[in-house]
Amino acid sequence: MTEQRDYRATVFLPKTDFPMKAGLPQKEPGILKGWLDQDLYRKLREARAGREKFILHDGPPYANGDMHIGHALNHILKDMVVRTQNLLGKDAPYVPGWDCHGLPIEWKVEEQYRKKKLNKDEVPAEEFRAECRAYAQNWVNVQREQLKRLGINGDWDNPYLTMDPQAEGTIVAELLKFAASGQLYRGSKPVMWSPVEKTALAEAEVEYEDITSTQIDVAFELVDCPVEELDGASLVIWTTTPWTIPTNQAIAYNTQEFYQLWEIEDQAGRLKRVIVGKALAESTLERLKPASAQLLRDVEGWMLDGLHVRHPMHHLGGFFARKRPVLDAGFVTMDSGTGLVHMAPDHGEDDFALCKAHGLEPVFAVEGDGKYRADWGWLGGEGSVINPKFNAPDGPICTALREAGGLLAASADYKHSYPHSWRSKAKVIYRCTPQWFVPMDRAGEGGTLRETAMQAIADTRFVPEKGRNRIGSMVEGRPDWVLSRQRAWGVPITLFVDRKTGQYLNDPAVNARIVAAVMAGGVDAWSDARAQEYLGADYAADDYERVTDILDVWFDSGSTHAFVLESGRWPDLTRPEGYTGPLADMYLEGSDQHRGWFQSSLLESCATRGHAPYKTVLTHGFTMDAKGMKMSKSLGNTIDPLKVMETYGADIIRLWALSVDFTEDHRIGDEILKGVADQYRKLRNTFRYLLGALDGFTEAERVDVAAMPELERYVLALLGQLDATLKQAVADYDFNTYVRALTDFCNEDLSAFFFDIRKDSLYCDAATDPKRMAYRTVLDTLFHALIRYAAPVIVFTAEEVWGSRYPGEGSVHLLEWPVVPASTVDLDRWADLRSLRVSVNETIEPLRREKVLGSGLEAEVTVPADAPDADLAELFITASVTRGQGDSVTVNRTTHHKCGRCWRHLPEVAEDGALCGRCDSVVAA
RNA sequence: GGGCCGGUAGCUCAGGUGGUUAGAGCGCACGCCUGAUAAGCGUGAGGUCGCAAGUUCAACUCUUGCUCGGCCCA
Repeated sequence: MTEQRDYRATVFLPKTDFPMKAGLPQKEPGILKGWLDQDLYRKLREARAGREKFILHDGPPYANGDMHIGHALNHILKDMVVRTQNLLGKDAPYVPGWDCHGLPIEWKVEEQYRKKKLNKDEVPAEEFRAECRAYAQNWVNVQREQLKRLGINGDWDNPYLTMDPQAEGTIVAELLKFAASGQLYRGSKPVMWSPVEKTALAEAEVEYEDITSTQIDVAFELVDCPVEELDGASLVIWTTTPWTIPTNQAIAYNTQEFYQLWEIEDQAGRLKRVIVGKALAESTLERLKPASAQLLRDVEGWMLDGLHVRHPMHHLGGFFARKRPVLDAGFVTMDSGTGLVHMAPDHGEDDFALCKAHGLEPVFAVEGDGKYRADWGWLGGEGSVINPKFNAPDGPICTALREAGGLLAASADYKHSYPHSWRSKAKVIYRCTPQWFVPMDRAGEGGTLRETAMQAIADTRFVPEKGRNRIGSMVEGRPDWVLSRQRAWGVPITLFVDRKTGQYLNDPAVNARIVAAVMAGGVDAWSDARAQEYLGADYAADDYERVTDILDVWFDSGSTHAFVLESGRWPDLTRPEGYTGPLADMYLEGSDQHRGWFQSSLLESCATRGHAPYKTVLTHGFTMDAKGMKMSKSLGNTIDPLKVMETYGADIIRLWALSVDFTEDHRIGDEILKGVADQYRKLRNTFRYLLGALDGFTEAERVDVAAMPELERYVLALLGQLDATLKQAVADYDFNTYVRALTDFCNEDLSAFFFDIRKDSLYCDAATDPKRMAYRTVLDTLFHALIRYAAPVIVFTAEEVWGSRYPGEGSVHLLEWPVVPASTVDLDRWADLRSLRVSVNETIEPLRREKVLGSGLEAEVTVPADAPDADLAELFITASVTRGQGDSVTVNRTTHHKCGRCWRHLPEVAEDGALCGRCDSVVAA
């Protein structure tokens, strides 16, 4: 046997410096710095100047706290949309923004005050707002760096902030449009109110604690009752807030329920007829403790219809002398109490709504400090209403009721959960206060706001489609928009209300002065000191009340389209002249924003412009933990995107976000991330192979498609299919299909098929061999297509790959969608070939296990006679393939010797280690 | 409690208008290769399609109930 020569040096192995191991956490920051240093975002804008616009308007995240997984997902999706649109050649700018006003920031600043033993109320409002502003700005800066790190490409140096004076001025201008068109009114509604802090509270500022209250049963005597048997009897109500009795205006019952008329004898021997719910009669009588009780008759709910009662304190006259209607209400149940509920529209949401529907308005008897106003007919100047003694069985309310004969029972022993202020820990109450509203159903030029909004919803594309139904049913049923908040950190409701008429001033000249002042000086410009300046010579400041409420922050964000897309401050976002219709192509947020930003923007734009501000609304679901449970700090199951970037890299989170079905809730966890990282490695290796195999490739090597072997033309046809699939996925915003199609192609069609088959040609054919040149031509085509497809997804890696092949030649992210050369082959025939290939592998496998052979190159294969005509040995990577008689596939070990260079077993090889004809000539040359 | 949405292999996802043994990739197991090498190739094992009724000749696909989970609201 001749000496075994090592032909390794004569084989053209892939050559590249591109490392297999990514080391993304270390590498990405450097790539990012490169982009920022060369101002890649600006370069892209210049490259796409004049092209068709695609404007995704960023929904502003709240400038409070670190980026979390929801922000990461949201911004990756936005980045994917923007990048794919840019890839398609459109001019798709991205201006990020932040929502800066609002309660949570106020809280944080107050918290800082408390630590310094300062009281918010003792600090001038302007100073307080300045601190809020600084606080928000700080978090804007933090989040901006975190989002940059995710690889989000945007105009980071020029974001929009809702606290920008120009934004504040625009918001004021938008509000005044509502005022000018009469789409504002001052009404009232019950809000959570803290008498201790003398302020309205948001739901989030309230916590529930168990307390013991006084419960009382009160008799309201029926008057002028047409049913003789009932006339003079009393409806019994039960309440745990005795202080609300002085503002009672009605009694609620349920017409579907059953009641009873009882005659009871009190301890003093007086007889009284009372009506209570049938199911609650027993428990009620236990409280009333009558000396005796006798059931007189059943009373069906409908029999109470249209009746009236009088207040126990009716002898006080005035408000108390009015008859109280008995009203049917579905919310009355037989769960507790008496089945009859006393209604004080000032102090309950149900009460307010029911009374309003029957023309009973709140009376505002309880003032901000919890005391009855001095002129109130009963208990004027007394309180506070949250004082237990005030409500006690021996307190002023119960005493008066008892003396009037209306108190049936009172005991300070009812334990229940009751709302308290989070800060003062004091009890809170519901209290009606004046608020500013936008009417949903006021007839305007183009119909009501609700109608306009419903039409706009019909005109909008929703991705996924189910979003239309979601926002539609909300808009259809929502109440009027409450715009006002009694807060400090926000945009003021810049209205002057005529003290005599109660009407707000609507003078264009005044409005213009206000807007100009806020544009210049921000929200601080709305002050008493400058009131006369705005009112000008025509009005006297003394005649007007300057509204001091601020706007619901949803109005701020609902107006961003005006500030960001219309102001001209971001030229990239300016539509060409003559453009009409929605200024944003897309709004993209989580599904919670159907009630939030999508809706506030819709209402704002419909009320001021008559249509939606967007053409398409894309929503995503929420990210759950590995088990599908919501993440929470208390459960300790949160995944921090910042940590994921530290351990896996931003490209891994991006690949994760674009792999899951974002239209629904989806999961993240260690196992999932590991899977994504595996997927990433496969992709990375595909590029690494392409780089290595294309080493030294030049234009001179390029071969025309027509001159290529059929395998090459087949792969180009597959690439064409992939291209179409990806384009459709982009049009559908179907990113998990996009990523899956891309990775499946790399794994199945390239790595396991094309690359494997052509390994022999690449390694062993002469550099000038037409087959090898054709292969490398296709590899080059694949490289240019795949790197572009991958660029919006794994943005850092794509840049690294591109830089490895074309160092110093600019960013991959400036490139446009590839043009894939047309190639038509008989795809059905190739499908047959590939399924035959599977059969061959299945047949080889048992022989491998029996150690008959190892490499497929040792296999001599017999295939059915009707197998498609092709170089089957090459396609199956076997020693030889012959056509047999039957329809089965059989395999034997080859008897041919193995070429020392290409390792193929061929008849011409004299002995193991000798050369085949091809290799002999290549080595000789 | 109400409205809306969802529950297909270990993981991520496919499965028009109901119709043969429910698919893919990854992972996993086993094997091959050792000239993409902390890579590449092959084969294989994994699913009572959340649960239970119902409609139907036939349901992952339709209906109802339940359950688990999510968003919004109360």
